[in-house]
Amino acid sequence: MRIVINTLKISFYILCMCIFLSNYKKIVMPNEFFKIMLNSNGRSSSAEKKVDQSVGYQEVHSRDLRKESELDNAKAELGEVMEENARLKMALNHMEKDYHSLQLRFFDILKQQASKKAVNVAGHRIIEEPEELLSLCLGRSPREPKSDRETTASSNFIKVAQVDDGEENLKANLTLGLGSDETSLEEPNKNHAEAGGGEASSPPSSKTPKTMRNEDGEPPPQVNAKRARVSVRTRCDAPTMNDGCQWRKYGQKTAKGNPCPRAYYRCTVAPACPVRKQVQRCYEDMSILITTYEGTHNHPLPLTATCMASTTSAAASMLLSGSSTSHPGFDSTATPINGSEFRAFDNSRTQLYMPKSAHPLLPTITLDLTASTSSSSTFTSSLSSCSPSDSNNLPISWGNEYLRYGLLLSDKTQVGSYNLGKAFQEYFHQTYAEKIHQASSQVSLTESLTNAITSDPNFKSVIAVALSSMVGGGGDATHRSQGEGGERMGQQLKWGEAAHQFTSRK
DNA sequence: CGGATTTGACCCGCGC
DNA sequence: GCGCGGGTCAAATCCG
Repeated sequence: MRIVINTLKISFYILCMCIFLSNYKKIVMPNEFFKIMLNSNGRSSSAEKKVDQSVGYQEVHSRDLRKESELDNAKAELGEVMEENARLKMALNHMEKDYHSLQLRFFDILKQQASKKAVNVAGHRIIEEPEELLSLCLGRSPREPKSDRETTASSNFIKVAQVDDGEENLKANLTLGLGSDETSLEEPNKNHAEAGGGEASSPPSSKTPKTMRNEDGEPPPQVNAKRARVSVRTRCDAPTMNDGCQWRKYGQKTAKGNPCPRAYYRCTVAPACPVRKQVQRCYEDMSILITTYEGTHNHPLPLTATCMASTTSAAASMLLSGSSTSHPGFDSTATPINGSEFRAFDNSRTQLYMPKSAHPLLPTITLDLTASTSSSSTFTSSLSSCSPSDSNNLPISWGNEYLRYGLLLSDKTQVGSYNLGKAFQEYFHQTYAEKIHQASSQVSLTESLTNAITSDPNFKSVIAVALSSMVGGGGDATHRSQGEGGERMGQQLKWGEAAHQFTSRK
């Protein structure tokens, strides 16, 4: 397990470096070449013409020869650059393949572990847990056979759902989105809207909309089923965060405890898209915007939206796969994570919290993009100030080499047996924490190297931007085929921009 | 004029 | 059972 994770991480960084280098060359070298060409072909300028007329034939001839040799040199240089580009591309492709295979193996192992633990826990939990799982396939939604669903679903509700979703949904088997890809890891009861063919992965909220209720007015089964919500905290002056999607506001409420109104948005990219988001400003720090996403997009997303979707997808997956390893009897709602293990490798830069959930039913994970300074003090204050109700939170520190964002985990148990906090702690202890601990005891070359690289905040931000683009766009074959060259190119340009920013800051 | 936003009313789950 | 609060609806309004 550790080896796989280590290899994954190293591959990640190498991949980043390769992409960075290749894009940098692509962008910089043509410009240099262009300058050289301008210099060598500048004979047409009037000033130079005058000079040419005033010198003898020999001089002109020798100058032409010089320029030709310069041109040859430039051409040769260009050829070299192109060769190197090709080599880097090949290396990149190779890395990408390796990365994907490792990623697959990694998730296989995660799945296996989850299933092992599920076997060991109480029977009722075995039934419950799968519903909460999300896959990490970043938007791909392999659907369960329809028949499986129909056996568990209320027939009335299925009818309604099929009417609501329409044929569009029947066709779409792949989605890009927030990654609440429940079906890939079995969610038999949960979303009956999906039963119609795999779309609209979830009713947008725990409360079933009127249209989703059966004729008796009874909520469909599993209406209270827990789904992950991903909350993103960003510093943003605009009323909403530009996440690349199109949203339509459908409501606004002033929530208790926060005078700032909470706005409700629906995704309008596709008519039947179930994704909703809530946007609210932080009470204490108005510059912080809290955006909470819920649901899975049932349509291809633009590249920019894919970035956010991928990020939130990963977060949600982390949250929900962690839940599968939870232990009964641990109430995470009011109990801070026992941080002793984490403190063993505490570098006091990033902290994990277990706030009470903003939502009574849905586990929520919060990506805190405001903690850019990685300062534990600012992170703590921003959290406590923004969550007045979270008086029970205690910080847990962990190494931030492995985590770009501060992670806030919020979970509310339904019946008391659900224990996400412990699970989350275990999950990260198994994956990241142990590695950090290892690194401190057996400082390997690769660890030192990656730590050295990632300790640069500029580099990290560049990598974060680029990775989110890459993973978001590259993880989905459908999207790739739809996006085609244009988006691919855009991605590369983004890479180039990010890389350029990085180098220019240096 | 059509789409987006606003806003008061309504629904529903939860706690007491 | 009742009140509270979060979430949603839908008519009114705004805006390009």
